[in-house]
Amino acid sequence: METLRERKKRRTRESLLRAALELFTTQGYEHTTVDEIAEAVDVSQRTFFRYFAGKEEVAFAVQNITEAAFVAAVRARPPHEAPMKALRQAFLEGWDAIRETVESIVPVELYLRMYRTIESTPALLAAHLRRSAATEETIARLLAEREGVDVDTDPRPRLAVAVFAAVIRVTERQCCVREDFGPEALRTLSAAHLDQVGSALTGNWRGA
Amino acid sequence: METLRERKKRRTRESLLRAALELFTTQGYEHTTVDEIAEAVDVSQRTFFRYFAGKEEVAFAVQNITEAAFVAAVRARPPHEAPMKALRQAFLEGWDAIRETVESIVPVELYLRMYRTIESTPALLAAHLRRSAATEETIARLLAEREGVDVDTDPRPRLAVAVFAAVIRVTERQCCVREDFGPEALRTLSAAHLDQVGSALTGNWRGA
DNA sequence: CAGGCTAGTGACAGTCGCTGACAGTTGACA
DNA sequence: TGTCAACTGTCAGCGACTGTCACTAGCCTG
Repeated sequence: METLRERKKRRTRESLLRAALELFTTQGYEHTTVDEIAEAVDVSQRTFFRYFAGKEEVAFAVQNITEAAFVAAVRARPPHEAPMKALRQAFLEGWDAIRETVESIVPVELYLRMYRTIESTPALLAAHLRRSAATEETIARLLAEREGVDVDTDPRPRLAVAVFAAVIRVTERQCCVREDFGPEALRTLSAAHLDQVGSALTGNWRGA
Repeated sequence: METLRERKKRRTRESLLRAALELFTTQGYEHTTVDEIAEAVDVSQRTFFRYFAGKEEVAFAVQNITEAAFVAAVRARPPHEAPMKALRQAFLEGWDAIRETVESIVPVELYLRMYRTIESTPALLAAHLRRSAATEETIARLLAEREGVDVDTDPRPRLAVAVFAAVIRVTERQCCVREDFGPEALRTLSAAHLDQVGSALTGNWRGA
């Protein structure tokens, strides 16, 4: 059971979050001031900073959740599964669950719009990539543990995760550029790209 | 022939650059103010911003040069070479030339120290990853042109570059952590890691 | 070589992200 | 009901960055 205080807090936080995403996606991240966000929810600027460490953090609040969900999905894969297969399955099968989690906080449509804003705003893209790098590290350690190898001496965990993440990023970007950025497109495209990694690494591509 | 004005300008710029890197690497990026950098060279803060768009830009001034050199090295590879091989050779063989280029601006030792500072400063790491992403895009287009494929419909150029970049990044990070961060270590390690990508992607790793 | 032109600079004021300090208010709980 | 802790607003300040304006130093022409 939630106390009144907690309810109020949660409401303020979610209002700030939604207002921020709405402003970011409509008028751009850089052109949105923290004062504006606070004003839209009718709290002081200082209060905003009590809920979010900074302007950047609110932009990634939803991604935080999806990333955590993905890590959990990897952790839940059967331990006998081969590493790359586990990553692949966690991503493809976990997609719907992640989507539901997002929907409980903000409309998925707003989330997708925000994703595009991140891709097209240098400062946010930079932060996104750094955060991805941190997640990669987490998953690399997870895989290493699963497979019983040492993450600091055996490069394979980090290599595998780095390659997987690279493929996902390429896919995400392609989805962002196109108009048909739906859950299905991302799933089928990433499956296709994961299949093509092998052939992309060997030989030249002219002989079709 | 360089005019007096141009000489003065170049000297001011390089002084600012060296002073900035020196301060960043000794007392940290965050704890160094633009005022300090300007003061160290005895110019006004406003002048600093006339030479560098921001505090971040001066931190990556040297990386700018090395990245450009790498892109040029890839462009110079014989066109019949397979894509991944071209990347690999450009990186391994171009290393010495890049090193010389750096030395002409700042001591290599300072460059390496700065590299570590970048890796260990969140804001700089984020910027570094974003810049790397931009370079990846450049090289992907270059490879696509070489191979005569369309970069927007064929995912292989971006996939190959992304994988290559991921391997290099993993290697760089490992070199940063260790103490023996010399030119040799990076070269041999990246070669080894590039060889291991294949085996990292297939099967599980337990059966040694 | 005198005088004008312009690039480069410094000084100053202002915006925005962000933080610390302090005081007021509101919900929780005895 | 009164106390306490959590939450909030106000204010003052720092650092990154920008616009403006006046001034100086190098250059270029007559």
